[in-house]
Amino acid sequence: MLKKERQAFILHKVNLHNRVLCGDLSLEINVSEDTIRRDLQELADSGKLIKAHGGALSKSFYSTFNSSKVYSLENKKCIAQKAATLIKDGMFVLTTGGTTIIELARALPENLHATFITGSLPAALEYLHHPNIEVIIIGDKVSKNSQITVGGEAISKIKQIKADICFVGTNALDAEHGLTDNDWEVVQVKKAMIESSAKVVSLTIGEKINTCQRIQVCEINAIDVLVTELQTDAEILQPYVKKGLRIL
Amino acid sequence: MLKKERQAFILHKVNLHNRVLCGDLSLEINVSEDTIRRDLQELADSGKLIKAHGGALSKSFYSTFNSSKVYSLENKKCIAQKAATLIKDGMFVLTTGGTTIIELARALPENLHATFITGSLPAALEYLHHPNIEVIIIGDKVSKNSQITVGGEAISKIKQIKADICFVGTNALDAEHGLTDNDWEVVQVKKAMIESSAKVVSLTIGEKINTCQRIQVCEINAIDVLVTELQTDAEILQPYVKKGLRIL
DNA sequence: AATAATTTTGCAATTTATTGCAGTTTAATA
DNA sequence: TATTAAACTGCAATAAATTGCAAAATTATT
Repeated sequence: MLKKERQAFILHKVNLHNRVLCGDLSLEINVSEDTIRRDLQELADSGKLIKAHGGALSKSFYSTFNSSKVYSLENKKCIAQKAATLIKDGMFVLTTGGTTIIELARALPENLHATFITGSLPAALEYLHHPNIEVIIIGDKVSKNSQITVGGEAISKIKQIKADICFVGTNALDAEHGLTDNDWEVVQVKKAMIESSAKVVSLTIGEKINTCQRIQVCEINAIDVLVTELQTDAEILQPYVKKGLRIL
Repeated sequence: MLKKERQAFILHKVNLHNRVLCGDLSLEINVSEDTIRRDLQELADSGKLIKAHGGALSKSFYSTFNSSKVYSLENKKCIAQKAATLIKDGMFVLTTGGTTIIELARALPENLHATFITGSLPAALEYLHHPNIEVIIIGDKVSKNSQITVGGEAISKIKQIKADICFVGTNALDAEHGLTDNDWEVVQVKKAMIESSAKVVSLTIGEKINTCQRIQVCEINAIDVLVTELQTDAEILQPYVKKGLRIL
């Protein structure tokens, strides 16, 4: 087998499986690992793949997992656009925090007249940019990780509210385990918000669907609307349709 | 699993769920926690995530606010430095909003252990950057102009507090008319804060001394300490010394 | 086709990387 | 302050990379 053939083969392999190991290739092509290593080095030098200790990774694999400041921003913008259509003039809207909620804040139409209630400091600042939106912030201790208010004061205040709609930034969603999260205090706040709202909307990027975290926020049927960047008829969403959720 | 592959996986996970734990990752990837820790350390060193005790946080949460075009920034920094010396470990500190307060927040020493209570969203976000400072935000309607909470709820909450010290960002100060401001709602909040504090500190750039606005916050003798960027023996400050204020 | 020139390959010896473990130090939390 | 969990340190075992070199293969040249 010629050197060029071999390298083409390796490249094909790495693009197919996202990853190759020196040992495997050596066995498969029947050349020494040294040769494979040299090939990988050359391919890496000409930018066709990413060399790693023990093998190599495909370029596309590596870049998709390693880029962008806000993760999956485009998807979140798409979700925000869809979610914004659910808000009507005069509504009282409860929202949690998180980057998807920030995108929602930015996607709100200029002429929307509504009241937004949140414990998220960054979200509140975004809402303030809209001239016709009244912003209420829930007071209490502010959590360093999530930049939202948490604690008994916050929860009792939320319980006094009867909101029209609640937007929950979702950490993990699973048809069986429902909505789950990993911060106990944040979960308490989310629970209270869900209880205080006539309608609950979960904003979830496709990747988080069918994933699970430690602490449950609510059962799946407590959610009324599920907003994702996916098509409404996507296969992965069907279990949620069956459970009675509206998909947007 | 290759090292780079593993790190890409971790990065993906942390971006997806905002937070990961060493233990979870160790189980999931089936390597020792030491290895996970080393990975997190490397990823943190290259700025891809924030390392924390026991795990890591997504970078998108620790986003800093830009301090562009703040008027008289150097003077405000000077004031902030002086004012920060008044805060001791264990204190309960009430603060208003405004750019000088933001500078104070940035000037706080790393090792200060204290509780900061404020209605200002931008100030609260700054306080959050300090690991040993607990942040309490006063809840209520948020004023669009000032980005602080205003209203009856806020004021009644403030009145329940007995703080050690209160830092008031000052709009106008005059020996005769005292501390004055031009936003009725903001004034109500400042009044409440001053009443609830054992000691009141006014942060005032020299330019605002001997100026006056429409609405009075308090008489001049309600203020204990006046912090400016000027020398303590400056001519313009002498009327305030006579009134019994301590100058810093 | 034969041969010289060049490149490629495999091998051995050495160096460097990666990983897990045990013991200690440090930090978080009650 | 005591208790616990996590971080750090040094170390050893293993795996991988590097290097120099000689043999083999390929290409170029006559």
